[in-house]
Amino acid sequence: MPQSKTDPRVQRTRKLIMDSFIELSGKKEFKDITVKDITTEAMINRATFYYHFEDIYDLLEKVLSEVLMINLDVEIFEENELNEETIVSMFISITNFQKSLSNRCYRGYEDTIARIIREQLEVILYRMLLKRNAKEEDESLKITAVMLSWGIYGVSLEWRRKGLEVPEEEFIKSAVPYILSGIHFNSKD
Amino acid sequence: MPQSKTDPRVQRTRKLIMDSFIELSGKKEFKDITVKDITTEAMINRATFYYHFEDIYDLLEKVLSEVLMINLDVEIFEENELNEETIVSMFISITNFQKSLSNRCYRGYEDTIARIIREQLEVILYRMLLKRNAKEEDESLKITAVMLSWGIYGVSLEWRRKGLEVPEEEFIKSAVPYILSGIHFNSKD
DNA sequence: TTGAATTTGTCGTTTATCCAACACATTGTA
DNA sequence: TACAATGTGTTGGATAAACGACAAATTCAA
Repeated sequence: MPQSKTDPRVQRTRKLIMDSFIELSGKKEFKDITVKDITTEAMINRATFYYHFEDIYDLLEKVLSEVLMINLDVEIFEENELNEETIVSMFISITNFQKSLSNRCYRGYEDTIARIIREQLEVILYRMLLKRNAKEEDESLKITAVMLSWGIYGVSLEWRRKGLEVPEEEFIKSAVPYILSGIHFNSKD
Repeated sequence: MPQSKTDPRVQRTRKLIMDSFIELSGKKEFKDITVKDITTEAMINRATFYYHFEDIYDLLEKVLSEVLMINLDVEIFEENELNEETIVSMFISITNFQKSLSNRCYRGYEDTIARIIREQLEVILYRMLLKRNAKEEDESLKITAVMLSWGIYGVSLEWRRKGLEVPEEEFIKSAVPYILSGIHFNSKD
């Protein structure tokens, strides 16, 4: 799904902006980063920024989505079934993503980040569910995906709240049976 | 002399092209590198290449000039006098440059490279001579610069011909007295 | 609070880059 | 040789990016 007929100028500029933002995020808090900072670092015109992003919050969303996508994408949902192994690996990707963010400074934007993670999860889970039972009516699978995404995300929050002590793998595994039984109930096989 | 009001798009594109060319030069012989190769690597349109360079030979010249400039420029002629120390350091820059090129594959273009080196040398030497005796008539200094540039370049060739065995420093030092006496003869002080 | 300074979004114009297409030259192969 | 494939250099029209300017919003010190 390469959607790769986007204008190369657009690809370049988007990358410049996003990379600069990520770079700056390592040095400053998000609230102290201005659009000017980003465009200066990226060596592009400030007006061009607004050609690609609504505002700095829009950029934040897209950058985080993309980074999270990179953590999650290829290995997992492209070829694999939705089973204990993939759920565990998905969960670990999420906690890794959260750990990588905690080095950076997004204080006050935890809810934004939470929404991004959950939305991405929902998309991925829905696709995996679709592959599992293509005959199923869509609505039911969508709702299942919503529920699962909230559930898995919630577990990751709980894991953080416990102080990151229990190994991720162990933590999520205790929830897997319930998750899978729900899916199987919903499934044909 | 930053001439830095060039369009940022131009700066970016030139850098992309030049860097890609340098990258490719490390893998292929110059004669096997096509414009398409370069623009593909640089992710720019082929037509854009011709907006900046006449052809691939023009690119070769500009890349080599720039790389050589980086080797020579700042430390030497910006602040310093033309004396034994600066001549030695200039000579070493040149031999270093030639050594760095010998890793790459420009077989059949040695004359182009020679011309580039000598031309750059001439420019730099002329500037240094100008600083030394600002009152002198220009033409005489220009000719001196031409002669010196050929001379120094010739010594670097000779040094290569001897198999790169004698230390550069020692090699050029034996020529320095003659060079400086010529300059002093020409100079007021 | 006031007012200066900075930041934000937007707009119109100009310029650089993209793209597809072209004729022509060069290379490679049967 | 011939003929296909590949590379070169150029063109015209479409589009993204640069730039300067602007009003409005926000930040911050007095």
